[in-house]
Amino acid sequence: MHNNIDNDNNINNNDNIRVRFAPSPTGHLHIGGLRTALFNCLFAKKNNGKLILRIDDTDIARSKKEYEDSIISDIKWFDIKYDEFYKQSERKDVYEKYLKTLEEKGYIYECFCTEEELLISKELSINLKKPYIYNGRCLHLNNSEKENLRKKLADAGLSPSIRLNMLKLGLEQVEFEDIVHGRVAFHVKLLGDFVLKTSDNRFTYNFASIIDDIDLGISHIIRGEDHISNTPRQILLCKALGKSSPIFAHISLLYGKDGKLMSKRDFNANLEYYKKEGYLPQAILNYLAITGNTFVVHNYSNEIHNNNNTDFNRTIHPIIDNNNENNEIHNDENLLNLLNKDKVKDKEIFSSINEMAQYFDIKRAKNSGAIFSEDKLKFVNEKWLQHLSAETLISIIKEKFMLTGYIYLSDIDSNNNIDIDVQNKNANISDVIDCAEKEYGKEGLILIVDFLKNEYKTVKEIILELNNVFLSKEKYKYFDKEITELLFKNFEEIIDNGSADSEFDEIAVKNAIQKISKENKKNIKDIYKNLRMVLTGKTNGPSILKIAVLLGKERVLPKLKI
RNA sequence: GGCCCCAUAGUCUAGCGGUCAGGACGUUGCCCUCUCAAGGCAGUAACACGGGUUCAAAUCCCGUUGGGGCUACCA
Repeated sequence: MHNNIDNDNNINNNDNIRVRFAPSPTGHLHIGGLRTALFNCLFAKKNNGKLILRIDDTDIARSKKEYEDSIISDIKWFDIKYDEFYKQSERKDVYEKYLKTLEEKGYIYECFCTEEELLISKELSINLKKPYIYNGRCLHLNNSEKENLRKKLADAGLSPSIRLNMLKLGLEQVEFEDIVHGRVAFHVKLLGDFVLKTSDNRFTYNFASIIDDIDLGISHIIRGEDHISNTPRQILLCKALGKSSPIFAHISLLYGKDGKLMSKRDFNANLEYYKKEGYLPQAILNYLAITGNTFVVHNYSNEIHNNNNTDFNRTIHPIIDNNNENNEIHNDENLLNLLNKDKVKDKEIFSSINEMAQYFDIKRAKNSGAIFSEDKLKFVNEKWLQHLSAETLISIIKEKFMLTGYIYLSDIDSNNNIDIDVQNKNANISDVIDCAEKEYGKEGLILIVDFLKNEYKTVKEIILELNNVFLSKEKYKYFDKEITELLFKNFEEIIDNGSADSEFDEIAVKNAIQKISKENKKNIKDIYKNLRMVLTGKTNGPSILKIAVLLGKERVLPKLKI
């Protein structure tokens, strides 16, 4: 990766950091768009800047309010906060103003070409295997020709479109320093005079976008790599207006398993899918942040991270200049820095979005595309479930998932491998949570969720288990009548004993099982297996001892009674 | 076709001229265990190819191949 530019000064010393996320409401927010929003958000947080949300809705035909609302609600679902909000459809005056400036400077001209004419010349270029570039015909029209053509267009209810006169800028090449790609250059003559304002009086993306960026004081444009080829046009516009252009960072794109770009119609790209599967918003963001990107934590930094896992110890050998004997280290601090700087850690799992922002470095974004991996997402989600407290998890479920109204239970049938009779097949998440809270109380629910979150990888799995095991009144089949009867009898005894030291806890249940095994010459594994079968209807799952205790004697006994 | 971007294991990546090519996901085996996970341990697998430059190249340069993006009066 060659980030051969030094933007450090720009990034760190400029306290006017302003970035923007500018989706067009022509579809729902997809996973790639979310990643762009995230990178902007992290960059803003890291540099104490502002994040602006701008709805790029200049294309009236394709833009829909429905999509705009959906994008905004998704951004909120992910807790990405923005400081300012704009819609391009409400900023026509601004574009008009800048267009006028351009006109005064003589950088624009009217184009009377019709769509058909343009199409013909384009087809011609393709047939000749030459690049299509607008021929600039209308630049050389005289006044009477213009008036004739103007009338013709007016008859069709159109006005001339406005193009930027590239040659007038007198440049051969446009080049820019991209934070992630380094120097990128384009030939101006290959760009062609592009349209700023259409014949039906709309402003084009390439114009409106950069005008807004200038007008809103955007310092850094962080967007997808697919915009690289728009960049020279936008820079040219900046030059024509005599403004300096923002700093660009074109981040790599996300691809599906097939190597194809994650597109809006792709179900893999659809955020609904991940919500429905029960991935936490923070985990999705965490995953998105580490793919096609690396977080480096210097060893001497404070480790906020939770102690146990993620011991990514990686030692880079210090590069010591042996040739230079005089390369003295003058004080202890320098020595410490030299030694420590070479010890870095790749950090993957974060405990908060703010922590992610703390270590975020746009310069480390990779310049090549990445294939989306649901396996890794699941892994990240699992880690998040593990380190989130049960209370927090429950509140996230209530806040984020209950509203979605997903019905998981009806999925069971199609998932086949579980064949149990669930009480309420149409229950949705809020039904399950409400029901569980009623049944076990707040504290009881916390205990159960605390248990489940360490056993399962997604919210969906947790909800399913909560419903199928902890809420089901179903009496599941036993496979051994005798064992079942013994279990009933012995469990009943624990309870009836009534003394303080024989509560229905893990030890008591375990002892009871051991006793049954000893006294009745039963295989201990069979007893466990039978208990599991009776209580959950399944042959595998988390510790049945814990499940039994969490269920409580009053729910276990009826299930054991034949 | 043209322009631009990119190339380390199945996937995400570290690497900035001298490394046993490091880590993570996945996968395989073992341990743990009431089963499934989790966890612990171990294994698996990569510098696209060809030329240079250099004492020395994954790393720098050129070419080839491959992948991707853009190529609109869409954004």
